[in-house]
Amino acid sequence: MVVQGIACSSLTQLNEEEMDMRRGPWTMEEDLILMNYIAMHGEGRWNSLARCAGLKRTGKSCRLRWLNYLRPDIRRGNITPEEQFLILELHSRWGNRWSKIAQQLPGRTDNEIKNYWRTRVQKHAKQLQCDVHSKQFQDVMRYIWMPRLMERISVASGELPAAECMNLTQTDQTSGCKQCETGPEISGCTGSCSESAGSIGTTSTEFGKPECDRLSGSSGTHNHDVCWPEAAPQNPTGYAYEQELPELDQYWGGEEYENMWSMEDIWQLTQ
DNA sequence: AAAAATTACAACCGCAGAGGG
DNA sequence: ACCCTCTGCGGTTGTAATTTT
Repeated sequence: MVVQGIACSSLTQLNEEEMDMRRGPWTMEEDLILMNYIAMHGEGRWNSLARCAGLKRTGKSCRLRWLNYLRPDIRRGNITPEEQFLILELHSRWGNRWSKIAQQLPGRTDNEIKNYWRTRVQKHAKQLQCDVHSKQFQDVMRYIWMPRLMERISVASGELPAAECMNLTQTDQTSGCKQCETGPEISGCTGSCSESAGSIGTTSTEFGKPECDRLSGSSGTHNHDVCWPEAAPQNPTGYAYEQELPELDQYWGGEEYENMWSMEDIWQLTQ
């Protein structure tokens, strides 16, 4: 984590360099320089790193480029339904704490999650003509989108029904499994430790609360009772899950999803 | 085929907190 | 106690790519 001490530019040189700092998109050459430098000297002390590596970039810029793009453990590609579910759940709990949310999604950056939220979720709130933080929108997420996502997750895994996959903990809402020290990821319902599903559905958000306020009681196991999403009698949105909403064929970005909201729907929601 | 609109995402900015001198 | 630098975070912007008209 520490850049080894290297004789770098003098202060005067530094000031001169600051005058013509590069901005905008990074070139492949800059990326290579940054990667090589970090491979040799480690990351951290970004200002001096930028200087010593000979990059005409601010330390901030180098840090951002590394963390959001060049890091070897960055995960690329579409956000999976599992990840979407987690983002929704964690955001409902923590709000715009993007870095905190990102910590629960290995390989994803706070920037990526933030962008996802802004482009997808806020867009849908806009379609619903309600604020993303409104109770109405929260209910739609909680009682419609998230159950749908869970459905997709369980169908995709071809394993147990979603509800049985949701081994939840209500004891620790911020950390992962105390026993196996995993983070709160959606488990693949493998039968191994899956308390990691994490604090999903915990009391703080009251997500799924009516059905999930109880634990199995067998402390020390990952066997908390969960009865969601199949049973959601308190669904306040006015929709019946199976009848009134189209399938989420392409989860959030699905065509049908895009078309599923109308003024009538909104009216229904407000009732 | 071209223009306009929209989307997705990389990058920047400003602020706040921590730590050292 | 104060100042300065570094770091990290969340908000915002710019723009390339894609889709629609």
